Amino acid sequence: MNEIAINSWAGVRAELLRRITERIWKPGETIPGEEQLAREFGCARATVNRAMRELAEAGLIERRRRAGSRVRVSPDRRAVLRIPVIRLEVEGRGLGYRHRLIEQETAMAPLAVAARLGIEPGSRLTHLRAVHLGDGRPFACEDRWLNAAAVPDFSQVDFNAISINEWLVLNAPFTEGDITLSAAAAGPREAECLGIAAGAPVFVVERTTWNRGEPITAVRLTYPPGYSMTTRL
Amino acid sequence: MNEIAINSWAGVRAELLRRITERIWKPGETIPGEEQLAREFGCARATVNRAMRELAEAGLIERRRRAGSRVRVSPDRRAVLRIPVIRLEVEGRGLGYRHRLIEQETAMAPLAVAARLGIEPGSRLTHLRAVHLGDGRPFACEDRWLNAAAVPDFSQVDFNAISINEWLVLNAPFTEGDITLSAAAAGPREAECLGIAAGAPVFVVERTTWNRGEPITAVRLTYPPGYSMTTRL
DNA sequence: AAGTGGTCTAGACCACTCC
DNA sequence: GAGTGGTCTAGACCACTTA
Repeated sequence: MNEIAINSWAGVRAELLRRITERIWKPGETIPGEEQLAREFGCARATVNRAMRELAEAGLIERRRRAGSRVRVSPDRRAVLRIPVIRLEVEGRGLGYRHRLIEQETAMAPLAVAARLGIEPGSRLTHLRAVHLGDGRPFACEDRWLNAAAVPDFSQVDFNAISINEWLVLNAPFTEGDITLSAAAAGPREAECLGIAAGAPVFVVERTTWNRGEPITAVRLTYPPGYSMTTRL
Repeated sequence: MNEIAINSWAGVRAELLRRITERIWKPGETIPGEEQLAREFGCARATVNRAMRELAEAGLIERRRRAGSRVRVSPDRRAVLRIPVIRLEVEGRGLGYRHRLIEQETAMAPLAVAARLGIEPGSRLTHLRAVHLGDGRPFACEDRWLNAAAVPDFSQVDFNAISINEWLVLNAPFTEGDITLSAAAAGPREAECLGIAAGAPVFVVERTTWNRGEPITAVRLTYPPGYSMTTRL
């Protein structure tokens, strides 16, 4: 048996979820307090707290001290996106992984990149371009600006042996980051890199990371038509 | 002062995170057990447990009974996407919201839609098409297949007054769902709906939802060039 | 001022796995 | 079998917010 006891936190969560989805507690309504629910379910308040905290994190209820917990009017659900290393993403699809470094140079950061990283326009950064291959076919195109000064041992690495993507994940930790998803028309270099027609629709993932406020890297990953990211809601 | 005490769960998490990002505990290494850390930080084991559970949810460590906790070799970080009602998404950008129903009919579900929902090919569903406007300009194009039988009161609703999107959020709860993000070339109908050229790159969000196994709806939302989703990492 | 959620504790038992 | 994390409890105090 893999039954979930009703007085376990998962059981309480399931029952609260049922009351919300079946409109026993309607959107906007206040739901009973933790203490009252603990009495009802015959469990400790901490158990109810754990269940309600998870529902709040999932966007289903709103909690405020003194005011109590309410069913959210607009659920505003949250989905968790997993951001793997590209090699694992490729291998996870059953493809053999390879990558190829196209270009490595030191250059002035474009305005948009400087703005994203929050650095002086005109700063010199390392610029890298590479393509990730799945079974020999282009899987993603990588265009990266890197603050090499913030990454020790960087100059000694051979990015033909390990991908920049993976090396940085292992060697350039970050404390803050943001990620933007969008669609765009493939630029000429991206099109060439991916082996598609210029102007074809590509899926774009832009990631920017800092380590305790110090800018690390800004990367644009471009995926050819047919690529998609899926997650549970 | 908004200091976080080191023996609070947030303080413990911050300190563990520091040891991971500064490579004091290297990728792949086993880190001390909860009991030992509790002694070190002078707090209860439950407090350490809460901190480590959050790090595990963020993808930074792996936990296994008996084997202990390890720093993940490939962080595999997770980002949380918020999925708001489109009206709120539009208004959140400071635009005035309107929507327009383009088409409503009963028709046989296309094969792809039937497959996504897990229903018999050829089943008859309600098909709706609408456009969401921000300050009068197309913001998103909605193409939805709906299992009207699963949604009571559906036939009495005037979707010129409230958008399908919002009405369903309020009236058609679901227990499971998935969401797929991709880029595509605008089809002729989408292009017309969004007022862009056919073939232009569009950002596509496809959502499918069930309520305790019963299919509810499959929707394809298409956003014109320039749209993006952003989140913290 | 008072009531709610947020957190912490010390202890306990259980479930899972690795040895 | 033994050691780790997973969960639960009963109680306590605190922080925040709103009445």
